[in-house]
Amino acid sequence: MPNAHDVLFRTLADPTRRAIFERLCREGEQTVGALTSKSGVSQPAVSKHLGLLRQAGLVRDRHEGRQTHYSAQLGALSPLIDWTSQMAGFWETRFDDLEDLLKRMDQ
Amino acid sequence: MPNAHDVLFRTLADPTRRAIFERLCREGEQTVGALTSKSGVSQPAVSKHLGLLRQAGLVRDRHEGRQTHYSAQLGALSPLIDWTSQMAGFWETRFDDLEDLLKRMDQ
DNA sequence: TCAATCAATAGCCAGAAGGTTATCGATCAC
DNA sequence: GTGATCGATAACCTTCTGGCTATTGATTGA
Repeated sequence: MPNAHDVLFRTLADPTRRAIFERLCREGEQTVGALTSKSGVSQPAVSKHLGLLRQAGLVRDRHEGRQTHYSAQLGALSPLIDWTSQMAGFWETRFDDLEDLLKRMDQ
Repeated sequence: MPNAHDVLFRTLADPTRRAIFERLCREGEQTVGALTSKSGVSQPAVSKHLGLLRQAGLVRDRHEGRQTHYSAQLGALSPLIDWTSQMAGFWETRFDDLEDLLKRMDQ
């Protein structure tokens, strides 16, 4: 049972997949065809990546006739932001502890 | 030729490896033995993970006699923080563009 | 000196992951 | 209705990855 961080890191770890997500962030909603033409891999590969991005909550799909439009869901990045600031928080806490220790030793 | 984001995401994608890094962030410097005892995998596996974390710049090693102490290098997370805020930035820019468009349409 | 301990490396294996081509269902254009 | 297009799925293959055991090198302690 992978947690939210697992899914996010794993999903964004692949360069091709992350490039697709970045493009959606930069340029907004796009069809599978448009994404495929700039991706360097085949259409099925792109579809598979989009499926994983959707499972991770990183993109939304919208069907319109026979084409599917995908767009980035930026809110899905929150756990990642939380994680990094948490790590930074631990760091600072330990640093503060060290400062305290040094201060006490100084007395 | 993978870029900095690639390396960071890929390195942090594995749960076991990320758990080791988190532990180093939370609790500070630790020996390989200490990390192994709480990791659920074998010592060679831990050493391999530490090697990858070191390659990614996420940890530092310090040799002391026959034991090796590892500690987190939090600065290595910067590219990741930059990336997320960049994505958020694109999002807001596009949102502003949409607002502008709506405003112009309104006139 | 010799046995024990710590961590890294070597070599191997199973499973996951990303890619491909082929195909299918659905929609659109004629 | 028929052929073309769009995107998802199926089936398959290859490579990468993370795990293991065994071993080695270095250091320590008896």
